[in-house]
Amino acid sequence: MNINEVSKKFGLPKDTLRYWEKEGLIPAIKRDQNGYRVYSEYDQNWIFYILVLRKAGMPVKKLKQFVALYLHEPQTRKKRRELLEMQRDELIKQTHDIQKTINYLTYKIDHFDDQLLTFENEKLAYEKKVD
Amino acid sequence: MNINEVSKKFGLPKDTLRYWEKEGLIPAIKRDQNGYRVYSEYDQNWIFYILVLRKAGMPVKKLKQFVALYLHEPQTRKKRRELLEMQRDELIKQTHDIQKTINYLTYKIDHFDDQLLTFENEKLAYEKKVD
DNA sequence: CCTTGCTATGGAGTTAACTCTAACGTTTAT
DNA sequence: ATAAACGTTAGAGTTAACTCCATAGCAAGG
Repeated sequence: MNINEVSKKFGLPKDTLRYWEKEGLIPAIKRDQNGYRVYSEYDQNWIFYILVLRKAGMPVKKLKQFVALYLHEPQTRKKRRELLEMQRDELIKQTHDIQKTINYLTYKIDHFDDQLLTFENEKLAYEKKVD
Repeated sequence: MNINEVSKKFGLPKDTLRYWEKEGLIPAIKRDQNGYRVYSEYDQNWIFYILVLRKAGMPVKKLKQFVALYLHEPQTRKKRRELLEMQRDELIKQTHDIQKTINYLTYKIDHFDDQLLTFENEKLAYEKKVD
């Protein structure tokens, strides 16, 4: 697959694909005799992985670190799986943070007609433990 | 309260408080005889509201629109509450998106030792319905 | 009274993550 | 065989959201 096909497959601008490669988010893509990029299945899986994490708000810098660790930590499969688990944990933490804001808004909505909306109460609604 | 006290109370740089005010995320703050900002309880509640939504990833532009609508839509309390509900809905959608990525990572982790990690399977894990 | 420290402003600088442009080679369609 | 369409690169430009800087007014301590 060439860059145009991959671009269409994932709905990603070609410039972004080249940018991600330059930044080391995806491996260096093989070239044909003209220097044109040829994306393998493996490359495409990797792009999907990066795309999904980027859509979830994971910054490029952090992904770069993960990828570098993943590639330069070839010791054990265990280590690599742990990296995925770390990434998942970060996302779980992120949903908890957003959940706190949802709780806060729910409090504001439920008490919208009350006159006694104090900062203290709103803060408590925000800090309310996420189950 | 002056800008320094508010800055400390919320752990926000003074420049950010001035920036948010300039952008219309918070109302124009009253000034004392020297032109120094004096933050009321109301102002501080507003700042907390903006802070919480910003931490949840809501962009400044979107918040600006919400605030403008909120202030220029003085007709009914109902309309205003609906704006809060819209904001909450956006956040809920956002957590669902992140949940999809968590599902995808969970799939990758659970099948880490399998050799047949195809793009199709990973994509299905990602698209899996969130309950 | 003078220095240190707080406030203000307008505007410049920074970082992240693209996105676009220019200059050039290749391939395809007419 | 030549124009249109696509690929390459290096590097400039853009947008968001701050963050910093220079300049200047007011103010409290020694």
